[in-house]
Amino acid sequence: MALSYAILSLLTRGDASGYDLLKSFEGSVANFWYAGHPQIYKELAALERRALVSHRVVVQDGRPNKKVFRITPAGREDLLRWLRSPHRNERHNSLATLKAFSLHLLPADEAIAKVEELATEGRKELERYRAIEKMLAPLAENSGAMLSAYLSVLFGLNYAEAYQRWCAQAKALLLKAAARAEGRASRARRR
Amino acid sequence: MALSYAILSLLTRGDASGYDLLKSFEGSVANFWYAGHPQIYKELAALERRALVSHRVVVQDGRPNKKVFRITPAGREDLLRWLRSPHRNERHNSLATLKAFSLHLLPADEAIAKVEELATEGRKELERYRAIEKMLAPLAENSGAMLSAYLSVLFGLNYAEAYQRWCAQAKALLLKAAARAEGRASRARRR
DNA sequence: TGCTACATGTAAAATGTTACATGATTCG
DNA sequence: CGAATCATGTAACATTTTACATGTAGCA
Repeated sequence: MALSYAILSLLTRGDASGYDLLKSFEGSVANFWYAGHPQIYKELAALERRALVSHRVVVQDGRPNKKVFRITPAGREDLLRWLRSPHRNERHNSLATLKAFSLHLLPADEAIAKVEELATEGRKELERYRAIEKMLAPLAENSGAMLSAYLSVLFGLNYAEAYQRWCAQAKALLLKAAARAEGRASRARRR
Repeated sequence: MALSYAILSLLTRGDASGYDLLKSFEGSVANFWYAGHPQIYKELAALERRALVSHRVVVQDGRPNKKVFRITPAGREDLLRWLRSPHRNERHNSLATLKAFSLHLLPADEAIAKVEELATEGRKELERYRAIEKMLAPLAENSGAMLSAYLSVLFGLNYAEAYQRWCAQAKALLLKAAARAEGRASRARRR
């Protein structure tokens, strides 16, 4: 469902083969919608059955032939219908938060180390988004399609920043809890 | 996989039936990991096959009998092993961003209205998280399990705030682009 | 010679969602 | 009397992930 709209949206930017789409996913779409190649090829076949895309075979020499897909007018209509349809809230799954939800099972120092690990992983993500953002910012001024792509990157950037903030808050709270526990323990020792 | 850890984590807080777990999901876990009842019952059966949980039947009068599940020592070990395992970055899917990625296909005013719609939906989410956060903040000071739960809510809160920021940025950029386009159009008219 | 990029697919397994199915009790 | 809560499951479907499968060209 959603995947088909990711593919259709990419095809509004120009015709592409399954492989091209795969590379586009890796380069931009994967930031907010991941798909591997089996899914992309399968979805392209499904889209073609529904006449939302069509393809022609391009014969290349020295390289394998490729199927170049194009969005059909019906495909454009379908994409626009979805785009205009009212948006309802989604649920986002987060493994990091799922880990946080069990953090009380670890000794304080280990819990804090784990949060630092999460932060480190997230920082890489943040740097990546910052780099893409810088590259795209000037391009976004020119074309609508580029602006759309830029907005998507901005989204990832905002989320990566929020993740860093959360990691910092979590660390602070865990430190505070550890200090309280330490206080209790030393008072008990003195008795 | 991940779902099993959500269930095991809840069971470290006390024994529970599938129905209890379902309610816990709706009340807290669903904020970062959604599961409907068919998934929960299926996963409980799978966990029991792997001897990570066990159950006893509690006969109730006036109400249906229930199966109360308890985490086994093996279950605790499994949860801790996962918790301690190195964390690799996940990919987050976002329908909102997927819509943003196609926003150039809409006329400027409609694109802006769509972003406002996204913001409105997100604001509800934000308010919800704010309310839970306020409720949980004092409780988080007492127990480790509560602190873990609080951290998870903080995560949702940070993300909801980031979403609002993104909506605001997106709206500003779309307005700027519309103004530029309008400028070009009026210059063309004067010629 | 081995790795990467190009290029396309299928098969199987795991996960997740929606619909179907049942039945008692309590509250308005 | 109808709706919500308690309580458990199955079946069918859709989606996603991982592994299998193949083959050329260019580079180090």
